[in-house]
Amino acid sequence: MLNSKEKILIQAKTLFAERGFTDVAMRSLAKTVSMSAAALYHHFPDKNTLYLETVQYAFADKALLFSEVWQLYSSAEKKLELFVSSLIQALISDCEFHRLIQRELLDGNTERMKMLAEDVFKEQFSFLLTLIKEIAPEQDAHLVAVSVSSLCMRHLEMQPLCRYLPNWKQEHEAPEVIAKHVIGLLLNGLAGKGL
Amino acid sequence: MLNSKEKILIQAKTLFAERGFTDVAMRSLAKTVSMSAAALYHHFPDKNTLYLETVQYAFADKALLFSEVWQLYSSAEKKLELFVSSLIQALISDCEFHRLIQRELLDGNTERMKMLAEDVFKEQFSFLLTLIKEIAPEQDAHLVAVSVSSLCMRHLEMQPLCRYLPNWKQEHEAPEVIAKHVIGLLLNGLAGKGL
DNA sequence: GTCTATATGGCGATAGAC
DNA sequence: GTCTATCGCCATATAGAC
Repeated sequence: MLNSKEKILIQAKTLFAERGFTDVAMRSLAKTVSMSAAALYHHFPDKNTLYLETVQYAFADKALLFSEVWQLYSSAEKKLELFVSSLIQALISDCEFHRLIQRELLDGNTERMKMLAEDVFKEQFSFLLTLIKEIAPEQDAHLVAVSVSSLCMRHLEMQPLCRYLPNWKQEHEAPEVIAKHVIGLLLNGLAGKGL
Repeated sequence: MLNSKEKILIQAKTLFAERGFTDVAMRSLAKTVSMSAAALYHHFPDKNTLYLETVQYAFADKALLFSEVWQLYSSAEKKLELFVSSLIQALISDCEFHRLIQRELLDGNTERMKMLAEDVFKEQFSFLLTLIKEIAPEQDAHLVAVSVSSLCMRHLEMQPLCRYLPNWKQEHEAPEVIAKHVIGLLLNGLAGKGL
């Protein structure tokens, strides 16, 4: 069974991801864990600290994601392909995590960017870099790595808008379709060497 | 000289872009235009309407951006290249506009997505589609168009984070460097056919 | 650890004078 | 069209009993 603090963090993750810091009232969070607002202050000194701990909690298990991708005995291209589809899948299956990242990027707080970079993304980003250097040694790997994540994340984030843009099809929202498109673009560009 | 309503919209754009809907108080907005909060209610019935009009005001002049790109007498590849660098430049020179888009995407309100798609993006998106169909007729143009904008926007949005990620260089924040990387990726992928 | 009650302050919005 | 004053509400946070 979960203790109170964990129960609070789980619900806080849901609420903060959905509505953002200011639009979550301590009262309403308290209600979702069947407590009074005052009780929350036994576990966290103030709302700001609660938010920070929630972000860290939400990101805690992400640092080791994709470890099986890096250990794969396969070509670099295959690994990149698996990374892309794994990332897309991870963002979909934990969309609260995805939304928290979006909010953090929008906020852009220097301290938290540093924390996020070093505690959450650094290691995986490094693996991605080595992969890219192997596939395309003449490219700037950092820029490419940013492009990879940008493509995966934004295709998902733009879905609510894309439905009202020309040439939209239902299938554009299928994870495999997005993954296939992204990997095709990365490996071949628009060159049309067949994807 | 500007009338009161325009003055309000200009400041509202700045504040809403920076802090978001909830974190802008009518009182503080009023202060930036040297009025009382009550006076704002002469021009707008409520805060929500003020926000909506602010978004529409901020997006009003964007529907015709890039018209010179589409009219360019040049190859489709050159046009795409110019579109990418123009988009990046536009996002940088009106970063309040950029932040408002980010906020709207995060919010994802259906009504406003529809409005944004039809009133702001639709036309330019269509031009981009025809361009892509010309360059790569065998690709799904919609997905490619989304990738183009995703790359331009997210490279800028991730800058505060990227500073703390491995292999970062100052030059990665230069608009021309980003534009060159994006266009190279689009036209050649990682194939390294020289960019 | 959790409760009820409350202090304190900021919020959106309105009333009514000028 | 703009002001001052204010209403009613909800926010974070605390006090003190159990």
